[in-house]
Amino acid sequence: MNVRFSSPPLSSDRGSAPSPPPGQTPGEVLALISSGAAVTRAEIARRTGLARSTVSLRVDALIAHGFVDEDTEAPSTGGRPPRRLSLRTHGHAIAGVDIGASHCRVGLLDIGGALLAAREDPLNIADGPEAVLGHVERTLHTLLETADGTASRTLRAIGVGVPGPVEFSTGRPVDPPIMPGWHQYPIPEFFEERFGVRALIDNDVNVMALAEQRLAFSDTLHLLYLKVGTGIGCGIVADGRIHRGAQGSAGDIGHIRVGERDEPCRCGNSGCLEAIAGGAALADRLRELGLEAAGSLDIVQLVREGNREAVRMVREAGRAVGEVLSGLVNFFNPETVVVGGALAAVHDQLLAGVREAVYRRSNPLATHVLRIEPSRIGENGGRSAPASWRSSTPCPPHRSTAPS
Amino acid sequence: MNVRFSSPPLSSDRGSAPSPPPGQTPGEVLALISSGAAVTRAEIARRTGLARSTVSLRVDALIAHGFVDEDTEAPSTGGRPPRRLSLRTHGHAIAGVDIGASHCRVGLLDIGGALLAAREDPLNIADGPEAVLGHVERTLHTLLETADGTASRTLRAIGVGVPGPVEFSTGRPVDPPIMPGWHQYPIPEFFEERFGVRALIDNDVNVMALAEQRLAFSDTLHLLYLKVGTGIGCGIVADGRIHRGAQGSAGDIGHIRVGERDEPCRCGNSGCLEAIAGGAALADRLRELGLEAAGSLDIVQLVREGNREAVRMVREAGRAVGEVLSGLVNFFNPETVVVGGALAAVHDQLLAGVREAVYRRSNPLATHVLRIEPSRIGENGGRSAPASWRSSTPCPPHRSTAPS
DNA sequence: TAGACTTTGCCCGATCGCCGAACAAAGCAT
DNA sequence: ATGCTTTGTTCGGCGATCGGGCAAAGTCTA
Repeated sequence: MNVRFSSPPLSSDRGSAPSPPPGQTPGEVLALISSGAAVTRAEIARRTGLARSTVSLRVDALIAHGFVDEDTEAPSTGGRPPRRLSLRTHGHAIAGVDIGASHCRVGLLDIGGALLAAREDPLNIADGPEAVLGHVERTLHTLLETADGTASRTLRAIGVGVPGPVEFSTGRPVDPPIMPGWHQYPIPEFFEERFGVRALIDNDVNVMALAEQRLAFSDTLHLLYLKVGTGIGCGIVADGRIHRGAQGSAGDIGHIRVGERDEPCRCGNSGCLEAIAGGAALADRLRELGLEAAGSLDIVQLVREGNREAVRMVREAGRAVGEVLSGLVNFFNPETVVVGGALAAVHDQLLAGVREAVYRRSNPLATHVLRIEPSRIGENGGRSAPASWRSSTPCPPHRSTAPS
Repeated sequence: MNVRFSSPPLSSDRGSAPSPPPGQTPGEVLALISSGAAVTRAEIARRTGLARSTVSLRVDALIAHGFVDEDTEAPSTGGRPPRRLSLRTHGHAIAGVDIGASHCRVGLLDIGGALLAAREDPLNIADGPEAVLGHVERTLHTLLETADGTASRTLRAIGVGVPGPVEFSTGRPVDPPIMPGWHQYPIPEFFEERFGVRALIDNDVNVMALAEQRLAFSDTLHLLYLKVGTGIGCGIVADGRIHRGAQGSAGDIGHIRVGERDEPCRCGNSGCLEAIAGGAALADRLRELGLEAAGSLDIVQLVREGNREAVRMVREAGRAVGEVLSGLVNFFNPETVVVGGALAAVHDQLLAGVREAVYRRSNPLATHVLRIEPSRIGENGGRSAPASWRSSTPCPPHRSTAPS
């Protein structure tokens, strides 16, 4: 074979991902402004690699559409002083809905993610979609009509988190174990028909994971959100995006086998993480000891009171969670693990056990820079979802020509 | 608050990922032609959603650059007969290098992925990068000079798989446990200086995983490649792309704890999967029973001979692997699990154990459509890497104006 | 205090990739 | 033979971007 070496197509951009190389996606500019990462046109140009002229064009469009305001001038850095840009928080509103097994939180946010108004009600998800969503609809209308704010606001989008697997592309729950009657219910259409805006539905842990990653741990590309409450679940952010897996059931770690104990589980197997460390299981065992504990919140209460049995139990639950997590850390190699859910309210005790198990068993290379931290966003995570979705699902700005 | 509902920005493209919506990336056209998914211009236009004129432009550029040939006419489907396009397999060559702990395979492929020439040599990776890569360089030169083929071929790229973690963006190994002396060694530069073409380096399981996903399981977006040999590792394909994790150590599942046995492991812990089900551990235990077994290949031999102890042991190893895998299936929810590595040569026995454990313990929703299958590509996977990298890292075609 | 320099932002022409319509080519149907 | 269908090409236009030039508005220096 007569071989020639090709002319050098060598270049050093061994890019990590097939993401658009310099120009990035539309919405990128808005994300930079809203996150405060770049607040002047020149700064945006430097960060994105776009030409200054292009940035001006895009920013003008954002201003024309009312998404961005041009503020006063910023201090000069040696030349002409830049004009500062900021997200126009008034004028628009976004609804965030967090539906849990037994509660329902509805929030109204501005497009910066700040909570304008919120309401929480007890609610049984087993009452079915019509009842639950009807309640959400009424609550949302109430919030829209009664919330403070002199400026008129336009509802732009609705984000909903539900406690079960969701086929994200259609927004329909698929065989959700604790949501009887919701299988394949068209939640997006429900809201889109009634409010005329896009509605996005997702699993609650996915929502929380994304919210933590976008709003609190934005330096992190690979993150796990562990929810330790009545049950145990996990949201996965891989390369900055939610990993849902083939059937959308990824992150269902509650029934991974752990340790030697053969605790029977409602799933039919035994030794499941949830049966050993879930809030329901812990409450069961505390009751066997003669203590009053109906659910996760009672456990938190007992731990806060310093009850030794409860503390020991939570700590041991942490170790069980940590043992499973140590495997997942080896497998997935995240940068950050965020622990949330009802039991994270006592994260001193819970995380001690988790860290102990993870650092004992995981690959040192993987744990070297690993952070295991309590949720920074807390209960508002579910409602904050839209603010994080915003940056992943770009708004439709600057497409049409002239707005007004 | 005076609320107006915004005008309907409703549209039904609730896209799953922020991938370029219809037009796809450059290189897409080439991928369609080379995979045989679309072999005429009109077909490409229909598949990609591009305008027919655009397709023509791109195809012309590919032809001009010599990547594609225009064949004879295809039978008419009722109108003007289409002209069939095919990948120009001659003229170009790609090198695939699979470096293992104790062997080294070098292959020469055409850009369609067909093996033109190959050579395998025993080799100790602990001899260090200069010795090993020097050998690869000589082998590759030999192959380039002596291989058959009347047409002259231009070497376009080199792909290398190594048995340890690699920081993919720089192509440097990072703290590889079984590759002493390789830490931070600049492998890409070694090849790029000597052959003048781009060289990509990756972990061997990543390479195998991507090769299986692209070449054998192209209907699958989420895939795990389990390598069961002397050690145990895992390559992760999430959403069609390799997941490397924060430090590039994702997939290191050999030291996940499994079962009740406290087998000590070389990592310092005990009960690790590798210490229970790895080829080295199995060989140790077979020797304790008085059998001759130095490594994985001997185990395969014994199983093939029908040795009951070896069969029992491999099957049990499969169960241990399956127990870990069941957790990973719950967590990651893959569509396909491919089992490769030396022990996969007896996959009848190994997979029986794996499937048994997975189907017993994993979430039925996740296992419902899960496939657990032996490697389809086998030992050539490492060398086939370049063919799969090709479609993920687009070639630089049709940029300049006129080639020749 | 007056220029020189720096930085920012805008304007304008050029380019690039793509689309859509019109058109030519080449077979099939009646 | 005539029309229909399918394929592929040509051509004009559009939208996004780039890059240069230039005005604006500061700071720095003599």
